[in-house]
Amino acid sequence: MDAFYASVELLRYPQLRGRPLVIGGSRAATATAAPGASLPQAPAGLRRLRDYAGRGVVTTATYEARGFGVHSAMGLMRAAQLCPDALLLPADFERYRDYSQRFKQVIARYAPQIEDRGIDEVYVDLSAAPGGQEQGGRSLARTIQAAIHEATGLTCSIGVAPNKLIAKMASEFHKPNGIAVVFESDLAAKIWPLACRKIHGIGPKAAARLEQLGIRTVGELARCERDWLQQQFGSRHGEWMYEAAWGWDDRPVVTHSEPVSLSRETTFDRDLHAVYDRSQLRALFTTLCERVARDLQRDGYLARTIGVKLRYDNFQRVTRDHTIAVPTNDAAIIRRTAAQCLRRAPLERRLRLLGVKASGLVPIAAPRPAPADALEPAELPLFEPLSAQ
DNA sequence: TCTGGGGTCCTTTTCCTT
DNA sequence: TCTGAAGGAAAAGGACCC
Repeated sequence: MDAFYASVELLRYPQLRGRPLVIGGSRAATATAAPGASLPQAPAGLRRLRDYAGRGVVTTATYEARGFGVHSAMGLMRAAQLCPDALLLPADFERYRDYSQRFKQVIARYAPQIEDRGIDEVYVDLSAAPGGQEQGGRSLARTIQAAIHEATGLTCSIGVAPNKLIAKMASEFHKPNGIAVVFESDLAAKIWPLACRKIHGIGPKAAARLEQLGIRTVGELARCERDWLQQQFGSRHGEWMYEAAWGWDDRPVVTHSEPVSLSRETTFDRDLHAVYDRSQLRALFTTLCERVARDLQRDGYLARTIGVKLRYDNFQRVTRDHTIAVPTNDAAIIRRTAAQCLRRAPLERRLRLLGVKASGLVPIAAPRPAPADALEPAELPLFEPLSAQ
């Protein structure tokens, strides 16, 4: 199978190129125009990072801002220290979602087998796409890239390779707006010199552990004995690392998947205490439960398991789950069950985050149209109390 | 100076039943 | 009635990703 990985540069603002720009999380959305900012084409509501006070993290940053050490997931207050003159642009996820849809629709015109990987990324099975084999996939990649730009104005980086693992890595080679084709025979030259962290699935923890063991590059990882890696990282993880280093990956492009869980969580503006801020917490908790219920109803699922997540002021996290006999999407039942979970969690410390989660999702069967004679209006119980169901 | 929100998957621990 | 082993399900936590 030849795979193709496309990631669109959703969060780029050509009119701001050359300026340090930080795009912040939802909490940055109260921006006001910065005094002295000379940005005739800039979106309204821009201000300097130094004028920002509050919680939130950097969603993304331009290369100019990165030059100051600012990067994704960094706290905005920390970013403000490093680069106080950077402009802060509130994130607009509604708009990104709209562009995301358009980007995926364009690809679907050329390749029917698409795996959704979030708001700005997809995998495509090239073997199922007409013309996908020409020039090792480069020609189709070029066509799709141009079509995306025409339809959305966005640039897009594409990696083409024998499998998803390598395609993902290849897509990073010529960012932004690049195309990279990697063949199996390119492994040693193009993949092995990369840092292990570039493998999708090796995060900060695994990378640090590898570094401790003196393994920095994918090539060094490939030279390790499989058994030894399994001893160090466990049989499954070690095996996977070994295979990844050799560019082995037989995962198919998955075009459809059911959600496993659905959750809502919120970080408070200030840390709250279960006793002293009881009424505020209670209201937030109810809202979260109602939002989970609404999400379940909107997406057509019932949940078998309800859980809560707490993050304390010291950033420690705990979760508590409870599985119920009858799956539900009812806000009151979700709240009651989540409250039960909450009672089992330590509540002495102040809280910075509260979340409610529904898992063990069961799709609601599509209602079958009832036969005409079953719809005798006179026999339908009107105003049946909901609790009687 | 602290570190969002929404997910997935995996491992380990705990609990229940036989 | 108690004890221990075994196995499965549920719960809890960790790592990772976008």
